[in-house]
Order: sequence, then C-alpha cells, then structure tokens
Amino acid sequence: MKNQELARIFRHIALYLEMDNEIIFKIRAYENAANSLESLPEDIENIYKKGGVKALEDVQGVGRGIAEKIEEYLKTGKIKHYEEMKKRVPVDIDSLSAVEGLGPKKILILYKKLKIKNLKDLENSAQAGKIRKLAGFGAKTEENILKGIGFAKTSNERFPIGVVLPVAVEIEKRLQSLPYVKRAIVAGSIRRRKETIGDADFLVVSEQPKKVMDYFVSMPDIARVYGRGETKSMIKLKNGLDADLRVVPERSLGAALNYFTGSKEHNVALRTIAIKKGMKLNEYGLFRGPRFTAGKDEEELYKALGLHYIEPEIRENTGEIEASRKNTLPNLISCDDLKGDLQVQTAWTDGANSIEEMAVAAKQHGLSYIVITDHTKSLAVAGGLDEKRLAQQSKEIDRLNGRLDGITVLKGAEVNIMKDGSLDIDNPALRELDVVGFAVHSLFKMPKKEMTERIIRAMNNEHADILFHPTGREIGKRPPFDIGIEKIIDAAKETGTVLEIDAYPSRLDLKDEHIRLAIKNGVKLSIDSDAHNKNHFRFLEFGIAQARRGWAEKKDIINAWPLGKMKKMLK
DNA sequence: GCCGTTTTCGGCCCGACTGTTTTCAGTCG
Repeated sequence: MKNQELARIFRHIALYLEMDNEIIFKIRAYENAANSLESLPEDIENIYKKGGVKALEDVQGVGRGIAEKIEEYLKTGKIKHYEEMKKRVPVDIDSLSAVEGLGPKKILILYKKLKIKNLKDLENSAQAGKIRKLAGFGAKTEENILKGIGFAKTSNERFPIGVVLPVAVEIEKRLQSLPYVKRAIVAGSIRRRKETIGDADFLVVSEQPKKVMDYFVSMPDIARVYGRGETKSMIKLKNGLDADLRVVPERSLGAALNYFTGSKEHNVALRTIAIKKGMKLNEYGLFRGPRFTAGKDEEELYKALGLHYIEPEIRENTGEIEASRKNTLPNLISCDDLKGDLQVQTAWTDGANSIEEMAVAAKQHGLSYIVITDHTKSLAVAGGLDEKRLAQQSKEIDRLNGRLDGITVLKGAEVNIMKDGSLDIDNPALRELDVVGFAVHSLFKMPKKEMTERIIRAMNNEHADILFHPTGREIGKRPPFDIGIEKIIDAAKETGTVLEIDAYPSRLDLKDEHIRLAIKNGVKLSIDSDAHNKNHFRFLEFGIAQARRGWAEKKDIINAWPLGKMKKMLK
C-alpha cells in the first residue's frame, strides 16, 4: 500500500514549498492531501486502478494537480517536481525537521550558508559555533539546536495509549489536587483515545495561572522545559513523553477543551462552520463580533454551531460533522456495555493464572461470561494444547461452572492457522468447543495474496467463529501482515465469521478505520482483552475506545450481547 | 492547490511562545 509513501512525499513537498515562500494555502493543500492519504483505509493504488485520475480526485483534499502527481508516482515510482526539489536542496528533511525549533526556513539557510545536509553536519556546525553567526540565528538558537539533536531520536516517538493513559491520569490528579486549580482535564489525542500518543495535553481552569505554571515546570519527573509562558508551557517528561499545559478562564472551558482535544482537522472544520455563520471560534469561545456567544461547555458550543454533540473518539473530520448535522451519529458502545470476554489465556498455556482465578477476576470486572482460549498444539513455545488436553480442560470447566456463581465459563481455544489455511485442531474436537478463536502465529511474512487466501480458507472452516487479532501487528514492534483487508472483511460477511478487536494495548487489532469498514459491510465484531493474567481485564477499556473510534455500536459487538444471543451468532 | 447549502472565482483557522528583533518571523500545535 503506497498511501503512506505518498503522504510522506507530499509532506516533504509542503516543506520545500515553504522554503520557497510559496503561499500558505498551496502548502496547506499538500499537507491536507498528506493527512487525507494517511488516514485513507483503501489502497490508493486500488482506487486508481478502478477509476483512474477521476477516482483519485474524489479523495478528500486531492484535486487535479495532486491526482496527477499520484498517477505519476504509481506509474513511474517518482514525481519529477519532487525530484527537482530534492536536487536543489538535497537535505535529510525528515531528521532535520525532527529537531525541535528547526523548520523549513532555517533548514534552507543552514544548507545555503553552511552546506548542512543532515544531523551530523548540523551537530558539527553547532559545536564549532558557526550557527550563531548566521543572520537571524544567535547563541541561544545554536544551544537549542544542540539540545534538540539529543532529543530528536526520541521526539518523534509515539507511545501506546495503554502506557500513556495511566501516566496522564496521574498528572491530571496531581493538578486537580492543587488548591488554586478549579478543573484539570486531559485533552488531546489521549482524550480521543488514539492508539498511539505523541504528547499529553492538559487543560486547567485557574485564576492563578502563574502558580500553575510554576508547579507544572518544576514537577519531579521532568527532563526538559521547552517553553514556559503566561498561559502555556511545554515540557518533556523523563519517560520521553512530551506534555503541554494550558490555563484558561472558566467561561472558556468548553471551547478550550474542544480546541485542545482536536483533532486539528475536526477543529478546522468547526471553525469554518463558525465563519460561515458569521462568527469566530477560538480556544476562548465562539464570538459574534466582540460578543461571547458560547464556550462554557462543549454541548453548548456544538449546539451554537447547529450540531449535535460529537464524542471525542470520532473527532477526526471523517464524516462525523455531517452525521452530527443530520443527527445520524452512531450511538457509540460504552464502557459498561460489555457482558463477556471472548479471549482469555490461563496457566494451561502461557497465561499466569488458573481458570478459576481468571473467572473470579472477570466477575469482579463486571463481566458475566468469559471464554477460555488457550493456545493450541502447534504453538510449542506457549505449550499449546492438543485434542486430549482440550478434553481435559473441558472437564475442569464443567466442574468449575458447577461451583461458580454469577459468571459462566465457556470452552474455547486460540487455534493456529497453518501455512495452508487449515487449523491445527481436528474438527471433532473443535465441535466440542463453545467458541473457536483462530489466528495466525507463524510465517508472518507471507506474500499478500497467499496470506489473504490462507486466512480466508481458515474462515471457511465450519467451526471457525472469531478471527483473533486479524492483522497481527504489534505496535512499535511488528508491522501488520500484508493482507487484503477488504477481502477478509468480505469473507467474514460471507462465512458469518466474527472479527476481533484485540484490546491488548500493544495490539489494538483491528484498528479504527478497519473496524468502521467492517461495520459498514455488516460484519460483527468482538472486543477481547487477550488477558494473560487476572489484571488484564482492564485492557477491555482500550478495546472499547478503539471500537468507539471505529463508530461501533452495541449492536455491532457480540460480547455486548447477553450470552444466549451471543452464542446464536456463532457457527 | 483545493473547494462549493454564499461562490467554478475568490476565498482558504487561530493563537502562544521564543529569539532575535526594535515590531516580527519562525515554529508549533
């Protein structure tokens, strides 16, 4: 899929245009196209193959000019215009612009005056004291560049939501406990529950902003202070996470929360609506001329714009605003809607706790049923179960259900999909299970066509109920398998197979846009913790967030249904 | 360069902080 490559090129073109002092709107057009391509669930090459340049122009942010550049890239692997730009200013634009405080204008001057092309050149010139002598630069800038180089390696890093959320909530609590703080809220991509987080945004209501700033920039776990102003400060924590804090007056809380929650694209769209209505929207409120119209809370703000309230998880400007205007927003699944968990590992294989311990923990978590899905025999590293051991486990589950109260334990397995698409447990044994989960755990690098066919063949097994972690990715560690997700979704619909949203923080698989695509095609989903110990049921929260980002409703998620109805959905 | 429930031409989101400046450009989100 070339979507990301093209997005990166258009981002570079935008930077080069900025060096040339091109008008801001042309630059934004390239950035918009890059954003749009990055979040496009369909393969741009497919779109082009099906409908040519005309179809490309239907993509948001892509017009005649950029469509032709996409075509050129798909046909020749290059974009002439871009190649010329690179030739004229041959610098490593990604790594240089990753240095905090270094943008296209400064990069151009550094190249022209000092022939700086990459981080190494930059470091040498800075250390030699050459940068401070350039017009528009100074000793402070040089110092910041040197600091920035040290941080550049980590500054682009994104952290899984599962790692960041507890840290952010902790800081939120600390801020909230200060006597001069009225409200403290985590906003930004954390509030939108994006799967990975670039930085943490905190919003505070206080009448003593200076005191808040003092506290924030001197917290014990800070590695660096980027900036500190009257109402805004930026820091880096020792764990590598960047954090921003803004203080606003109370009447602006809703507008500020909306602004700092984003996404940027969503905000821009809202502001455009405000302008069309003869108003102005910023983080302090919605204004008609000098008159404050709305902004104390978000509901009032959306209403004043002629919209229904939009949940943070879907504020990505991917159709939510239109749906809000027409009052066709989804009724998103919520945190307490889940009744069961359909993927749970135990000490029978690579889990840490017994079946009973997992069942008790699940009940405490508010669930009324779980499925035990230990690995199967071909996954030797996990001590996978064979048909005989599965039968033994089944007897233990029967005994346990006789004893347990308020929670039902179902029999299942996480069966391996073999190279040829067959399953590693025979059909008579599968028939005995309540829920057959199945997944790829080997030969991750198969070519796209073979991998897709392999999985689809497994989906056609008469007992195969739920495809676990369908794309196999591990965030920050392993890319997804090369598969045709559209074909998998079609096959799920045809075979009545459920697709999983694996809530394990490093997986979050399926991802949001695939969830939305699956739902659009009438495919049912499950949200499972993939728990490997009794504390892992809390991961369900992240799966629900992921499902909400994919516009999922209760009716789409089979383990939000009562046990009887859920079982009827299975093969 | 994109886009259209004002428009196929004339618009295009808004503000904070820093550093190097004597009033602002560059960068960031």
